[in-house]
Amino acid sequence: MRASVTTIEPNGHFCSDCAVRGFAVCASLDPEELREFEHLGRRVHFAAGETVFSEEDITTSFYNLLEGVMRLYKLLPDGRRQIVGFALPGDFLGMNISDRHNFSADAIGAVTVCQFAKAPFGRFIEDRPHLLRRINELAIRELGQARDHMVLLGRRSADEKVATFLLGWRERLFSLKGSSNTVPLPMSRQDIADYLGLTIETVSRTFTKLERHGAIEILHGGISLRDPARVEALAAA
Amino acid sequence: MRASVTTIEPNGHFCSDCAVRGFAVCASLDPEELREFEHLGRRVHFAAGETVFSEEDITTSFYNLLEGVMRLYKLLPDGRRQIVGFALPGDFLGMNISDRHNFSADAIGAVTVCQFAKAPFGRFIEDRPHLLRRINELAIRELGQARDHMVLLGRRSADEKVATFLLGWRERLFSLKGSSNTVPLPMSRQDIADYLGLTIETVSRTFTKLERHGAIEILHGGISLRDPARVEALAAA
DNA sequence: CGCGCCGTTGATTTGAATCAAGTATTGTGG
DNA sequence: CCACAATACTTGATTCAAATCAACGGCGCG
Repeated sequence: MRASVTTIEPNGHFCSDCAVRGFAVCASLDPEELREFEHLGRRVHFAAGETVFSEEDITTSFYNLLEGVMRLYKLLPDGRRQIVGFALPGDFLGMNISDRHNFSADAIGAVTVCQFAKAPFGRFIEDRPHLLRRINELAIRELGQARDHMVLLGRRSADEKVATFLLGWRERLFSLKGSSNTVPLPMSRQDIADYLGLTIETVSRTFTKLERHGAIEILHGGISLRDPARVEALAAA
Repeated sequence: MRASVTTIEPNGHFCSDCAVRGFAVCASLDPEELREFEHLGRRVHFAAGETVFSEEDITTSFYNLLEGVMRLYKLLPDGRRQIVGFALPGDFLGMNISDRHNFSADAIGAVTVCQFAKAPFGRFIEDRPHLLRRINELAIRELGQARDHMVLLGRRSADEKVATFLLGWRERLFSLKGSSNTVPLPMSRQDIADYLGLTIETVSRTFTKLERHGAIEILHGGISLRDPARVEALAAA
């Protein structure tokens, strides 16, 4: 779905109040820099299902996710899809070397991003090595996650994939919202399947199996971890 | 295999003569900086099969690969292995956020690296943003490759995996040694299997099948692309 | 020369995909 | 607010691609 009714707020917001101030790229900026930085970004809203940018697009902007969840994915010519990650608030999107995005990004549910035009953002970084270092840090962290995910895709069974996903997703939400055995899953079964390199049927069956074994409870829009130790045992393997 | 008979050369080498000078991290340094940089790195040799660093090791050094090929991999507790990449001359290894390497690295065949102690290297970067930018660039490039590989692992068939691997490997060698339809494969079938998320038998069968169809010829230590168009068609899917 | 590793090939099994319904949930227009 | 269409999810039957199990040939090395 292409962006249609996106809303661009007038600049009536302040970075200092921003929900992701503490852990996004901008965490590396001091209060003075932040005031300058404020003029670079614009808050933009996307509705559920809208595409924020596409794989083949020329990169004109970078994005700092403020609210909501996004799916990041690549498509093969015949339509097969691999989701390469889910983005959560604080994630920084759009860095690349080829001047083109190398994946597409859709809003899952309503999303708010802080959008930066590429050129001014580049200029702002130019003489602020600490911001560059922060960006580098985020890139290296992502690279580590990407490698972990390769292990999952290449060498784990369906059961292990699903168990690992549930625990990993809970862990990510934990650092945003605190610990809970109730794990919201805003993405569809198809999204989960395309993330784990499985089919929707296999994901569904695996969820059901986990529930039958008392490891989880399937809720609307999520799951509850009934027996975390059991799920961990499955994921470790 | 652990490093045993590694050789450390006395500092009788010059960065300006270095084979990877033009495209490694150090490409971003001017001649004066290079002279200072020279004192930071030491050339170290590893024999075939030796481990340069391991997943669980504390990071004490960064490595610039000068000669040879390395396999980078992660292991699951039960021994399943996923090769997350092959390193070629010019590749920069060891960057991480957790102070631990998040993968292991073995020499495939004889290898020469330029080894940098972490602390002095960090200090050297400190006031040289262009070097940091270069490192960032390499990290982002790798991230793109990692995402491509996720698509391969999660969504491609065995035939597509092998065909894509052969073309990709040829492409990488091309930028080092120029174009050729003869593609050396210094890694074992097991390595290829662990890179592609397949078994050794499936890799072997797929090679044989490609040969029977006249797409490739299997040589000792490599293959020859007889019908590149056909291999490309398989890889595209 | 013979042992061991690497790669190939064949037979069989199996985990996940595919094919095929059916049920629940959400959204829409009357 | 309800009827109905569309979408999301589940479940079952069957197929199939790749894994596993098994054996053998070739090459390299002590």
